[in-house]
Amino acid sequence: MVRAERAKFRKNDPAGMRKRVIDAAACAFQAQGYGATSMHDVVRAAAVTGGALYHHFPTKKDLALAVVAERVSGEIADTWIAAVDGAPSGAEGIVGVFEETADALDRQGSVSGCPLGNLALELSLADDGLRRAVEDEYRAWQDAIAARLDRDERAGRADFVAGDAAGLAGTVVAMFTGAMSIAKARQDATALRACARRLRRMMGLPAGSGDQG
Amino acid sequence: MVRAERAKFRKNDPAGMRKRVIDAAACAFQAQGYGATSMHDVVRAAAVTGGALYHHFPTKKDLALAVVAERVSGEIADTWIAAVDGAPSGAEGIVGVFEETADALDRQGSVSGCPLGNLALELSLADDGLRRAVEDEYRAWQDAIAARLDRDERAGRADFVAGDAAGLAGTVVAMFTGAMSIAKARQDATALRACARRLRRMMGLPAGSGDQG
Amino acid sequence: MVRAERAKFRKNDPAGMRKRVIDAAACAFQAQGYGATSMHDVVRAAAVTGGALYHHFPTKKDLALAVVAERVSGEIADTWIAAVDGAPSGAEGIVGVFEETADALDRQGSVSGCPLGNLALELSLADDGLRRAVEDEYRAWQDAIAARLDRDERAGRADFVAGDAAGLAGTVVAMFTGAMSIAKARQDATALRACARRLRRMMGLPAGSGDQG
Amino acid sequence: MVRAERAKFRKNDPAGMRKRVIDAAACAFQAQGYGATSMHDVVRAAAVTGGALYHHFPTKKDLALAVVAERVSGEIADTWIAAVDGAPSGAEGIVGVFEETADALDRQGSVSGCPLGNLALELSLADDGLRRAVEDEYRAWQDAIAARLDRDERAGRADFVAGDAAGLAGTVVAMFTGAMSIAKARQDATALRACARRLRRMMGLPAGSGDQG
DNA sequence: ACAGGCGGGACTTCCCGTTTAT
DNA sequence: ATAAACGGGAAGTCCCGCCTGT
Repeated sequence: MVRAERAKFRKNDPAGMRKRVIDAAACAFQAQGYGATSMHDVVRAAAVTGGALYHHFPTKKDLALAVVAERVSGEIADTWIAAVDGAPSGAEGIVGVFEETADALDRQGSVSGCPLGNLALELSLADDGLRRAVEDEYRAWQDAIAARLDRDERAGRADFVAGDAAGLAGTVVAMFTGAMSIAKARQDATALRACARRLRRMMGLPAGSGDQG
Repeated sequence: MVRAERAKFRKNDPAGMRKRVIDAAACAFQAQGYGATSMHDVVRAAAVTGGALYHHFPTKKDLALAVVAERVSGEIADTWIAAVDGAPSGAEGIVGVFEETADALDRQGSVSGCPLGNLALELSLADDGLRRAVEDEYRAWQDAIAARLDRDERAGRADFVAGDAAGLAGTVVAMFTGAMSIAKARQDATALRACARRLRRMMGLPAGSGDQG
Repeated sequence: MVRAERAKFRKNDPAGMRKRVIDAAACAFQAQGYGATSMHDVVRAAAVTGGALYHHFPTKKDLALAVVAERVSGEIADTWIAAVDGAPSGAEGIVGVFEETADALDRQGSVSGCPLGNLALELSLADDGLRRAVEDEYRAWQDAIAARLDRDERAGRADFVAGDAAGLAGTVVAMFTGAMSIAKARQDATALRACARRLRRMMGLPAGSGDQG
Repeated sequence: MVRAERAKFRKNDPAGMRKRVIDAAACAFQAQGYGATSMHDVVRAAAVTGGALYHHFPTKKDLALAVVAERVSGEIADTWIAAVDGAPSGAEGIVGVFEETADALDRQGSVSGCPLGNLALELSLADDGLRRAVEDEYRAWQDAIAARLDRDERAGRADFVAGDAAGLAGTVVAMFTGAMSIAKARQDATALRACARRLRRMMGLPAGSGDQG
């Protein structure tokens, strides 16, 4: 039997295994979509066995929930919330993310879209629990932006908010989500740059380096 | 033989059959997504046989291409291009679509998203030919809006365009796509209304009826 | 409609069409096997339409019968019966076919087998009518060889026949069929050459040019 | 759910399951041919489920490879190699197999052909890996016969070999393969008996009991 | 904790035969 | 006679969830 030999290399490392699986799944969902990713794909990519995967995530839905809550959430925090909070102003932070994302897309050649946006459409249909998980991420994202804009406005540095920080934050999130979707379909970053240009104008920032006039 | 009896009532109506199939497929793609819709689902919904479906659309990809080119294209033309061209100004047309869409969503209770946006993310991954078809629709959509905005600007009635009709049109398309995605995830139309409010302000229109202050 | 234009190029040439179809079918059966060849393959290879094919050969079986009776039959006549009858002696004719076939296989690189043998195994299972058609070809093939051997023996030039011309002819046919099958599996002609060597010895012919000792 | 109830009686017996599948597949391939046997046929005949079959043999080709390597190989070993090695002389062993096979065919009425020969023609076309597997079986078969003939010749009891044990063995294999093919097409064993008669004469054995003069 | 055999089903593809329509 | 639409079905593949065994 080969089993006995293989069993020797078994490690009891639940946390590491869980992370490996979630990383592999997040990557596959991003690259191929949720529906097009099979559990077997995850098994291969994470180098785990079917039994082990089943132990941690009994169903595909459980895996998706973990990916949304543990990975996508973190990516939004790193990319958006940190950037917006760390920038001199909310406006500069917002425009900065658009422009840096556009630069990154140009550098890496291919566009695979916004992690949350990619899953949003597919998961919203699949199951109400998944839909709710996606909804929570959108809310947290929007709330973080709105909070910063509100602070800026109260400090007298963001008249353009006009008392509607939540609405402006929602608009920014919608623009980013949509622009990433278009960027993925067109495989270029022009939609993101167009949004950045209009946001600069809308929020009273000077024109960016790459923009004309 | 059962065949002979049923076959008696057969009529050759390729155009009608093609339309039935495309309608059923467009509806199913919208409701469940492309990947989650099986060919058998289409067979049932369109009340055709597998053989007939295969005759007209040998692969699922062929069917998706037809849906994008013949149905989604038309929906965008009806919803957006007609509205924007028919409105007193491009700005009013744009905001009008956002608001009317939001009203429609509130009325019907459930949100199934933007037909093009729903397919965009899934089809972009599936195949390059499909991605290109989606890209073409986005381009046509954006071009129609940009053309109207450009006309308005030349006529001196749209200073806010600031010489960047294409960029503004792209931003509008991104906002709509993203807002519909969020609306689907949250199952409400607040994202659309927020976008409408910000667009009114951005394009110098008076505040809408449903808005505060 | 495109139909009207295409209809112009229609030719009424039943005989030519029938031949084109049989040629294409024989070729496809030889290359891929009977079961693995679809009617659509024949349609494409013969450049006819489905309707036209159905008109001449209502079922696949009808097509197979025509291929066996009109094409395979002719190939055996050309290759074997003509060679055996035209040679100075039956023995030389028989060995000649083995050696020439082996040379031909070496020249063309790939071995696609004996036309009749290829079909024999598949068609014998498919249908009794087809089996009978194959049987008739085998009988005609064997009878032609037996007749020649019998003539040689009566003329005192073929003692090795020993009054069993039919049995020897059957053995020769079996050897050729089997050697071609092995040649196809091994993609080389050594089995044919081995048979030729043993037949030379068995029928009292001098060793061939390519043989040692 | 019905699943839970049925699953209770499950036993993990991979080896037994594998054997059941291979047996059923070998039988079906023999009776109907490789191409005409569907995976569903195997599922039914082996009384396994589609999932279990897929687990052990992901593709039909994998199943065919296993059948050739594990079953056909064994049948040849039992029928030929054991008989030839166990007989007083190689010549008697060879003729014995032909005659016993002919008797067996007469007894059972229908002829389904040589297991290897049946698969050889079909599998050689389907895939190069399969062709190679068939080739290996032919080689092993021929080598076993050649080894015995060579031993006999060295012992001075087989002058007819004339230093060409491999060639004679190849001829015997070709004769058997071809004779079985013809037997299948004609549904009688005369071709096998004819070969046996000629082999007796060729290898210096006395005429068999059923032969005239 | 982990390994993987297994159950049952449904996926897309595509075949072959036939009828309708020209 | 020819072309195309259509009917019904089954092909091979492979998925997801479970459950036994280490």
